[in-house]
Amino acid sequence: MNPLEIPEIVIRRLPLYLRTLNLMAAQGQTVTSSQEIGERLGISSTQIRKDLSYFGEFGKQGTGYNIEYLREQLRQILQVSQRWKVALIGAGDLGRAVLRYSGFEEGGFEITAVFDKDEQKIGRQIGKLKVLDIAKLHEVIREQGICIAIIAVPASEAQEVADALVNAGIKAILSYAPLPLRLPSNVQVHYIDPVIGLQSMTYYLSPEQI
Amino acid sequence: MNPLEIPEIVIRRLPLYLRTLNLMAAQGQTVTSSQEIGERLGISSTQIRKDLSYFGEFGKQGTGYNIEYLREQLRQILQVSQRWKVALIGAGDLGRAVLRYSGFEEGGFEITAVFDKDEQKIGRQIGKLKVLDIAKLHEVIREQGICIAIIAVPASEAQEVADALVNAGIKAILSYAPLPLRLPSNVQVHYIDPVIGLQSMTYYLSPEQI
DNA sequence: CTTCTATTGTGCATTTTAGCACAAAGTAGG
DNA sequence: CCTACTTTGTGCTAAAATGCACAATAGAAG
Ligand SMILES: NC(=O)c1ccc[n+]([C@@H]2O[C@H](COP(=O)([O-])OP(=O)(O)OC[C@H]3O[C@@H](n4cnc5c(N)ncnc54)[C@H](O)[C@@H]3O)[C@@H](O)[C@H]2O)c1
Ligand SMILES: NC(=O)c1ccc[n+]([C@@H]2O[C@H](COP(=O)([O-])OP(=O)(O)OC[C@H]3O[C@@H](n4cnc5c(N)ncnc54)[C@H](O)[C@@H]3O)[C@@H](O)[C@H]2O)c1
Repeated sequence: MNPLEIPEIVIRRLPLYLRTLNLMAAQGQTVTSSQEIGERLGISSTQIRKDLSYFGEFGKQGTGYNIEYLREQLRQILQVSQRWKVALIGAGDLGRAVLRYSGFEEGGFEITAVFDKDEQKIGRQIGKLKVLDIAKLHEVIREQGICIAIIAVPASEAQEVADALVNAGIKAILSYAPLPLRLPSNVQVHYIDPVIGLQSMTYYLSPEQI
Repeated sequence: MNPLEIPEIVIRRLPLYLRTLNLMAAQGQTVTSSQEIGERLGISSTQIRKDLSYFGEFGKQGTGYNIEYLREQLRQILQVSQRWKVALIGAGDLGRAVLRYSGFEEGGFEITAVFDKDEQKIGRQIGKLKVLDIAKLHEVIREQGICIAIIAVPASEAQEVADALVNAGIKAILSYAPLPLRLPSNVQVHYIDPVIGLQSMTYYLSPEQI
C-alpha cells in the first residue's frame, strides 16, 4: 500500500493505539479487541479496525488482537521500533522539563544533544547531557546523524533556529514556540500549543462561569 | 446561530486566527485579508472566510478585515476578552515551566492557584504564587470561582486529580498527562502530548534516516 | 462619473472521513 | 459435531469538511 494514500488523520491516531496497547501490556493483558481499545480512547471500534486495515490484517475473528503482536506491528509502521536521536534547542524552563521527562524514551526517542545560546547555560550539566553552544548545532547534528529536533526557544528566535536546523539536515521538528514556522515541504513539523487548547475550550463554557 | 451547529474543527481554528491578528496588530498593521491570514497559517483563504461566516460578516469587500475589530470579535466569540482564572495541579518540572510561561496571560488566562501533594513543595513560592496543599483543592477552587484547570502530575495520579477537579466544579481541563481521562460529558478536556506528535512524524521519515 | 482592481460571503460540487451492517471466521460449551 | 456467541475486515452509505467559482461591492485611479 502506497503511504501517500493513507490519510494523515489515520497516522495521527496510530500512536494513540500504540500507547493504549503499551498500557494493556504493562498490566499483563495479552489479548484485546477493537472495542476495548475504542472504549479507552473514546473512538469507535469500526474506526480502529478500518485504520488498521490500511496496513494489513492483524486480528483474529472471534478473538481480537494479540497485544504483543499488534504493538510490534504498530511500532514498525510508525518506525519507532528503533530509538531515534533527537536534538533539543533551548535549555530554559521548558527545555529542562522536556529533558527530565521519561515519556520520550518510552516513545522511541532519545534526546542526545541540547543547545542554548546563553553563555550562562552553555556547559552546564542537565541529567546526562551537557548544554552545547548553539554555534555547534550544525556540526553536532551531522556528526550524530540526528534528524529530529525539538524547539524550546522563545517565539522570536524560533524561525531562525528552525532555519539552522533545516540547514543542518533535520527532517522533523516539534515546536513549542507559538507561531507557524516557514519550512521546506520535505520537513515535517508539529506544534505543541497549550493556549490554543484552552481557548478552544472557553468557547464552550457558559458565560456565567466567567 | 446555535453553537451546537458550529463544527468543532472550526472552533479549533479560531484561536489561530486570533493569534495571527495579535501578531499583525503588534507590528502596527491595521488591515488584513483572508488571503494574508491564510498564507501565514497555511490555510486556504476560503476556509478562513467560511469559518468566520458562521459568526457574522466582519470584513469589507475590496478591503478585507479591520484587524482591531476582528480581533475583538474573535475574543468575544471565544470568550477570552476577560481573564479566566486557572488552577495548576502539579508543581514539578513542567508545572514550573507553565507557571513562568507568559503565553497563558496573553491568551486570556491567569494561573491563580498551584497545588501539589509533596510536602517538600507545599509552601514554596514560585513567582507570585505559593504552592498549596492538594487537600485544599476543593476549598480554594470554590472560593476563587475557578472553572479551568491544568493537570501536570504524573500519569498515575492524573485520573484521581481529574476526579477531584470535577468534584470541585471544574468545567475545562488541559492535561499534560499521557492518558485519556474519564470525565463527565459536560467537562471539556484537551491533551498536550508531544510524543504523539513525534510518533506521527516518524511515520513519514524515510527508513535510511534512522 | 466610469473603469479597474481587490476582496468578501456563499451556493454548489468535490473530496474526505466516519459509520452501518454483514459475511466470514474463530471460540466455547455441550 | 453442532450451536450459540464474538469479533474481524470491508462494501456501501451517510455525514462532514473543503474548495471552486462568482455575484456583490468597496475603493482607487483617471
Ligand atoms: N513554559 C511553558 O509552559 C511553555 C508552554 C508552551 C510553550 N512554551 C514555549 O516554549 C518556548 C520556551 O519556553 P521556556 O519557558 O522554556 O522559555 P525560557 O526563556 O525559559 O527558555 C528559552 C531558552 O532558549 C534559549 N535561547 C534563546 N534563543 C536561543 C537561540 N537562538 N538558540 C538557542 N537557544 C536560545 C534561552 O537562552 C533560554 O535558555 C517558548 O517559545 C515558549 O513560548 C512554553
Ligand atoms: N516534562 C515534560 O516535558 C512533559 C511533557 C509532556 C508531558 N508531561 C507530563 O506532565 C506531567 C508532569 O510532568 P513533570 O515532568 O512536571 O513531572 P514531575 O514529576 O516533575 O512533577 C509532578 C509533580 O506532581 C506532584 N504530584 C504528584 N501527585 C500529585 C497529586 N496527586 N496531587 C498533586 N500533586 C501531585 C508531584 O509532587 C510533582 O511535584 C506528567 O504526567 C508527564 O507525563 C511532561
